[in-house]
Amino acid sequence: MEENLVIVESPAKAKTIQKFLGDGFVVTSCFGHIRDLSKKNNGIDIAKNYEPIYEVPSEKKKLVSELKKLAKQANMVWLASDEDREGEAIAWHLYEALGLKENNTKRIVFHEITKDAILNSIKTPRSIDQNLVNAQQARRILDRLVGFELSPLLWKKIKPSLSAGRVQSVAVRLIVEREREIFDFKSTSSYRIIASFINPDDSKEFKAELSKRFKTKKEALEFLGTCKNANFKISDISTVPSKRTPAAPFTTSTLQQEASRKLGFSVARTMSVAQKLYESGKITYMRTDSLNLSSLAIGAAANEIKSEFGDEYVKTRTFKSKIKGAQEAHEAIRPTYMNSRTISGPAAEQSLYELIWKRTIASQMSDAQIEKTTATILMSNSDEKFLATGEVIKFDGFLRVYIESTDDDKEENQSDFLPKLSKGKNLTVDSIIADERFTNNPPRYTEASLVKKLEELGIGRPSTYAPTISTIQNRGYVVKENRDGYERSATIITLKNDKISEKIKTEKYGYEKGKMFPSDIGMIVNDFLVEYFKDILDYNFTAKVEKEFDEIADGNVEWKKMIDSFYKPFHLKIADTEANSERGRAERMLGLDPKSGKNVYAKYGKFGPVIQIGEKEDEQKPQFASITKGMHIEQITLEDALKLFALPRNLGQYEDLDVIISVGRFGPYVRHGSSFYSLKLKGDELLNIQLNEAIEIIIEGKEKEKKKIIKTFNQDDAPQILNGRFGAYISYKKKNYKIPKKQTPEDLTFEECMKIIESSKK
DNA sequence: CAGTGAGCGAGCTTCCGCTTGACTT
Repeated sequence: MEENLVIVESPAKAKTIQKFLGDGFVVTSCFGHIRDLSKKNNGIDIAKNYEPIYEVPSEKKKLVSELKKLAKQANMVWLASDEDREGEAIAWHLYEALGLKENNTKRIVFHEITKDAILNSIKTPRSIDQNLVNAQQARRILDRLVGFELSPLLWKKIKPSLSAGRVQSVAVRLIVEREREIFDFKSTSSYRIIASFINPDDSKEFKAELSKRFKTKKEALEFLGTCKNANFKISDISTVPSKRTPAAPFTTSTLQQEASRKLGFSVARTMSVAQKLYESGKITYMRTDSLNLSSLAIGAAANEIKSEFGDEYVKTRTFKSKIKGAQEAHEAIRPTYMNSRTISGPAAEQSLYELIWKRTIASQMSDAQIEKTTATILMSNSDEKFLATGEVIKFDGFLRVYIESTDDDKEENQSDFLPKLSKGKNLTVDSIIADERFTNNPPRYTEASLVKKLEELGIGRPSTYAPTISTIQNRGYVVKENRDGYERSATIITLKNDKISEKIKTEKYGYEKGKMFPSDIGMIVNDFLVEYFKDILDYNFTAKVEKEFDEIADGNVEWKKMIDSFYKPFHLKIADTEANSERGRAERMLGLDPKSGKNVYAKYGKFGPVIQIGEKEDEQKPQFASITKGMHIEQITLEDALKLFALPRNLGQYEDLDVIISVGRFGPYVRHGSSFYSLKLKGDELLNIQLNEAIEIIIEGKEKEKKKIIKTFNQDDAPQILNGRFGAYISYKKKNYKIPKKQTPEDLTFEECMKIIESSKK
């Protein structure tokens, strides 16, 4: 008979804690929630005052019965789930589902997995906090009601299988609204003036920027004319010390952002690599919103910094979360052992680990001391002034280890090196350049910057950021895409050797990599929801209900009352919208078809976005053409729409077969004889593709096909061994079969293949 | 699966937040 059973949420945690507690304790894990609302009747008996109907999901049944058995054998059960709303609910569900009794159950909590913290928690047990559990039940039920009443409404009003929810719908809204901002954005340009001066003391060149910009070329030209006859003089030099402080250690959200910026990881990739590091004991838990480090960890970091960089680089700090609704049940994400600067293992794990190590260590290092110098340069014949700025790092501090990146690709600033300047000196001009600078549209979200925004709004939790990003892409509301840039021409005017010259340069802009674009269906669903459910789509909806959940947790509000006051008006609105709203759709009249004189529409058809020429009622049926990827109902022009009817288009011949471009169910493709190759082209790229480009794709496609085949057999109807997305597999009569791990695909015989096929049919 | 757009209807879809494997073509 074991004396003590401790249940935590994660198996990796259980392993560590087992070591701390030793004999007399069995530490096991429940793998998160063990019960959830039933799917039947939304899992809530509304007539019985919102009584939740909980059940153990089938995949958790075995686990729960094992836990039951263990609990029976123990004298005391210690419920050690996380100390936050969800953790408290997990403890309560365990209590209920395992049939535990008050006299042999204790609830314990700790914020860090250290021996002291665990032993201390065992000394100070408490009972389950029912108010906190109720706050979780309110959260769960509100989400279920919102999700399971809004989604079916979308199935009726827009199309089946769509979804809506408190978190995902707001995420989509952010992306849709940003896209419209960008569509409406009008770039303006102005002229920036940069002078290169020669310092008389040492003949060194340095740059200074005029403190204002000119709106027009005419003004810029006039100013350069003035400069021709001007004398320039340093009127003032000021030097101010400043400092930079390190960023706080990683939370889930900031780890996702930095891994995206520095390593190019998607948020899902970051989480799965971090999971591996966690499971192998190299980092602490990776789903956290806490900035705290255990005192043990801070001490270890200080030691590491001392030995690596010296005493003057140590400055330990504690950080306080500014995020609304942060629950801080864990530590920040940090290396388990501060003195392991690198680890062995796959490259992705190594680089993510190193990022975590640097960030954690830097957070306990000294500020960087910087000296900023600004020189003001006046003109003899104008009131305008130039400013030259320079920065010198006096002490590098944490910069030695880690610099946080930012999302916005800011203009390269001019503040770098300045020679030793003296006040009152006259300067010689080498050249003065006026270059036309354009304002840029607001940036589209990346996966990681969307997570950042959601976190700022208090929407979603560390465990759901990555799944939410996946959901909105899986539903087709949003696509992650790259876009080639566009070209524009900018004017550059140069004054050199008393001569003013002008040239035009073309520059690229608007290049996008891995950005979130809304789809037409994303826009339609969003517009429908915003029109009829403004309060739920409001960016502050979550913050508002979180306040109410806090009231429940504090015991000031009864949870069923809170749910009732939300649900009554919400459900009325659902019923009213179902009865009285128009179908959600997007339809635009683009103009007239010059050939037939009929109306041209862009709309969302049964199979996706289409262009329609003519009316449904016409004697001659309307013509349809699918809108290609990268074009929107909202934005497509009449000209581009009409081009779509040029498909399928025969580009010519290659190896005596026609090369035909068209768009099918799976997007644009090029057909060569009876072979199809999909094209990754968007919008007008597809409409303007040339024969030679298409041939390249055909050749590439044929190469890939060749590589795909690992082995074939010389018989009719024989299975083939092919290379697929997940490795080798057997293809036989249009069905696929998995090859057991112990067998080498290249060596399989015909008989062995048939055996695998037979055995998998059972 | 690559030329789909008649209309009907059965049965299905869906949320957020905790956790890991099992599994995919």
